[in-house]
Amino acid sequence: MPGPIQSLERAAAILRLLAGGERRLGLSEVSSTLGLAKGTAHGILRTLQQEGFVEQDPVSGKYQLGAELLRLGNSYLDVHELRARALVWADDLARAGGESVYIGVPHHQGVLIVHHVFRPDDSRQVLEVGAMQPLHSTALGKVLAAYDPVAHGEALDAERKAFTSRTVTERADFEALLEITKERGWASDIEETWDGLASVAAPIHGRRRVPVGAVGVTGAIERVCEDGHIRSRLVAAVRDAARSISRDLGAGPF
Amino acid sequence: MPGPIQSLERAAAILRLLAGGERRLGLSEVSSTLGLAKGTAHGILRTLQQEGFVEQDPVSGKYQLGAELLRLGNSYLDVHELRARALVWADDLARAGGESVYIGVPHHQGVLIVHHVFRPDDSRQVLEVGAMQPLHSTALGKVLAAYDPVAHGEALDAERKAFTSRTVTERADFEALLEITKERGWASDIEETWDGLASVAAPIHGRRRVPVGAVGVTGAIERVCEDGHIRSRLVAAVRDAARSISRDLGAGPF
DNA sequence: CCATGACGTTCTGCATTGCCGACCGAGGAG
DNA sequence: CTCCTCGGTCGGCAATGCAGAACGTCATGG
Repeated sequence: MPGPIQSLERAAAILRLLAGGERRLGLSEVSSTLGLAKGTAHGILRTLQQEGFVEQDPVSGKYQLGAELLRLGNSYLDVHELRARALVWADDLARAGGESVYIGVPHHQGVLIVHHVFRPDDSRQVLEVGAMQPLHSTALGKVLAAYDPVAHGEALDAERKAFTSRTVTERADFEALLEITKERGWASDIEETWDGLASVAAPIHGRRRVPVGAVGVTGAIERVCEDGHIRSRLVAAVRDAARSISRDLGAGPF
Repeated sequence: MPGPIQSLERAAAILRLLAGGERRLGLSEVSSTLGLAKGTAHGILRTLQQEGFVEQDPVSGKYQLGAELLRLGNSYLDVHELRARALVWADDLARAGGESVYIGVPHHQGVLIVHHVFRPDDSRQVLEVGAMQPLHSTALGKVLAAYDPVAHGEALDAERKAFTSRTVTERADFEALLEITKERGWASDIEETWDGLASVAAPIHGRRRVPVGAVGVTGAIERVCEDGHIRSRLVAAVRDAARSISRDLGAGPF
């Protein structure tokens, strides 16, 4: 494979840097962090700004991400086949289960949420489409780590941070967990990522049965669990939804 | 201003092209549309793919936008000050008015929706964050066109497409409309963009009173209107919310 | 069944392009 | 007032990425 384009790689690095830092970043911070000459970084930033990918605060001169990224990210969702097919099933699942529904795809050593249906009551909830979840502690992540070879390797190699006292961090324990997940066909997360929250997820398969994503339900542990286990009704609902979406995507029934 | 970086401009053009076309695009389509040599377009696409900005369908070889854009677009929202400050006010407005609330900023001859609160009932609604609305026919757009100098010029110069029979397309009529908007401090859209839907919007000002966005409410004409006019209760609620957000952003009270 | 075209991809030499480091003016802190 | 740091600019050099042709592959159709 011939060489990638240097300026593009650098531009992408700058965008990621801006996305990572919570606050706005100055030109010098950018150039020193990435080891670029100031002039070089400035040229890239100026072009990105012209294209709407970054914006500059007029008073401080500092840079942040631009609106065009939001527009393009939205367009990505429009083309996304998995999401399109899953819309109606996710809605039904939220209604039937009475809890929030998430659909995620593997991305960059994590799970990228591409769809989110609010719990069907009128409580305040923030939309999490575009957010990332860890592979090793969430139900969506574990399902993907169990079925997707790439995510599998990433989850094993990465550092498994303990978010709560129940997070599984040991490699052997985690591998066993993935084994179980694969055997029974679904994964759970009972207060392994957030205190008080539990979730269930099942894999979505595309054509030729490659895993393309996962669908899951998340809610307060009191509602989702019973005797320390996920309510079986919910597990069945999630697995049904996953199967339906997979069928829509053209996965064989075998 | 020294020259912008060619490869970045081209990459941005490719991304926009991919965002525009509904379906996936082949390499040849991309290169011929933009007048690039195939090899050149391929190099850019390969790099963009490596960085996660585009994805390639393994079977057809065609390209589409990538997941990284969704992640970055989401990060944009995190940093967005207007949106952060507006969250709670938008929620209150939706509750008080009983209708969907939208917050938009001027972008690329249109309004980019940066926040959207669903109507507080459990009907099916699709999230429209990241979507674009026209400047000349929507309440949000007219407010921005009236207050923001850049949007003003864009709205006057652009072609004003008639979406319904009530859309204002004549330049003189439109200018008069903006005049009224500026005088009374809010704009409406009664079936000028979508049949059966009406909306009201008011401007949000930042420091030094520059207009930075607009907040509006949209709903079925039967609920939002009365005797062919927007219900005054709703107008007051929207203007109150806009004032509150502006105050949060540091706009002077003068 | 082979010719044909279209496609995505690779290669290579050339010169355009964008990189670098030094240089400016402005603002802020001491 | 001076010094330091900031964002921004400039110009020369060569590395970089570009253009165009060539390749392998697939689907098509004669």
